[in-house]
Amino acid sequence: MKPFPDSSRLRPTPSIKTSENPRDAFALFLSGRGLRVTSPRLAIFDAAYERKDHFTAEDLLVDSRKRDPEVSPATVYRSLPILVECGLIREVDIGRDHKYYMTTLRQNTFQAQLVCPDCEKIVEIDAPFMEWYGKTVAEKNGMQLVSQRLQVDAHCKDCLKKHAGNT
Amino acid sequence: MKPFPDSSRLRPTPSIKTSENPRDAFALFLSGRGLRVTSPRLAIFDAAYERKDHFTAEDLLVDSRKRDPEVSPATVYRSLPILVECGLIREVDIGRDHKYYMTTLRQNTFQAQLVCPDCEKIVEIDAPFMEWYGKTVAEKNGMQLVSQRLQVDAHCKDCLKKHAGNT
DNA sequence: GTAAGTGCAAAACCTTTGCACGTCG
DNA sequence: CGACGTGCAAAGGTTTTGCACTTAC
Repeated sequence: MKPFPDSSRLRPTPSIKTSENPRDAFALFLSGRGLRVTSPRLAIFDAAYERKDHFTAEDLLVDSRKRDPEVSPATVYRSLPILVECGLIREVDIGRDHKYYMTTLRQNTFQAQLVCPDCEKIVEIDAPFMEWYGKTVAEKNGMQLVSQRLQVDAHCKDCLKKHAGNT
Repeated sequence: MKPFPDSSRLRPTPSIKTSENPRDAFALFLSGRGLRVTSPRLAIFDAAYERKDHFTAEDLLVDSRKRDPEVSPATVYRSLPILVECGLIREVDIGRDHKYYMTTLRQNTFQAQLVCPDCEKIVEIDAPFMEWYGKTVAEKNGMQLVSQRLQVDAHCKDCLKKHAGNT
C-alpha cells in the first residue's frame, strides 16, 4: 500500500473510505479486490464523474474516448458493473432499449424516476417512504429485500407543448 | 351483433362492454377497429387467458400452438400490443431480458410487483396509494401522468433456503 | 514473469420488419 | 378484387464473449 500524502499526518489517519475522493475510492476498491488500476478504467471513471446527469453506456464510451481514444465498448461494458458494485454509480433502468447510469454523489434517500415517455428525459425525485415500504412488503411475504424501483411516466412540459393537439 | 342468451331478457340489455366475456370483448374490439377476427388471434387470446400467472411472449407462443400449430412468433409479437391496447392483458416489465404479460382479470387497484431476483418469480401486490402518488408527483412537475411502476426485488423463501450460506 | 485487462470482431438475444402469399369481406 | 393478416427469414440494436495481444504489479 502507498503511504498517504503529508496532509494525512495532520489527523490520525481517517481511513479514507468511499467518501473522501471518489477517484481514489475507485482505485482503492480496485486494488483491494486484486483488480488493476488501468488507464481505460480511469478514463471511464472520469468520464462518468464528469457527467452531472444520466448517461448511457454509449455516452460513456464517447466521453471516455476524449480522454483515452483507445477505449472500446467492451471495456465500458465490463467496467460498468464494477463501478456499480463499488457504489460509485447507480444503474437506472427505465425499461427502454438501453440502460442509464448516474453517479451516486449526494444521494441519501431513495430516489424515484420521473420519466417523459416522449423525450426520455429523467428527473430524480426523493421518495423517502420507499425505505419503509419495500422492507415492509418484503418481510410481510417472508422475503429479503434487495432493491426497489419506483418510476412515474409522464409527459413533460416541453413535449406537451410540441404535441399539443394529439389527444 | 349476436342476440344475447335467454337470461339476458331478465334484465334490460346490459351493454356487453369489456366486462361480460373477455373473448367476446376481444372480438368486438377487433371488429370495432376494422381489424379481423382470425384464428391465430383467437388462439393467442385463449392461450393468454388460460394462463393464471405471468407469461412471456415465448410462453404464449408455445401455448398458442397447442391450439393452432401454425401460429408464428411474429403473430404473437404483433398480437400482444393489440391485447394490451384493448385492456385485456397488461405488460409487466421487471427489467429482465424478456417482458412479462398477464391478464387483467379482477384488478381494480394499482399493482406493484414483488420479484425474486433469483428465480424471477413475480407476485402482484396491491399498492393503492400509488393512484394518488403518481398524479401528485406529475402535477407537481407540470407533467401529465401516463403510467407508473413500482417494483420490489427480494429473495423469496425458496431461494433463500437454497442459497443458505452465500452471504 | 504472470495473471489480469484490453480491443476487435463475432455472437447472442429478444423483438421487429420486409415480403410474398393467403384469406376475409 | 382489395385490404388486412400471416409465416418465413432476415434485420435490428444493445450487450456479451472468445481470442490473441498488451499491460500492471
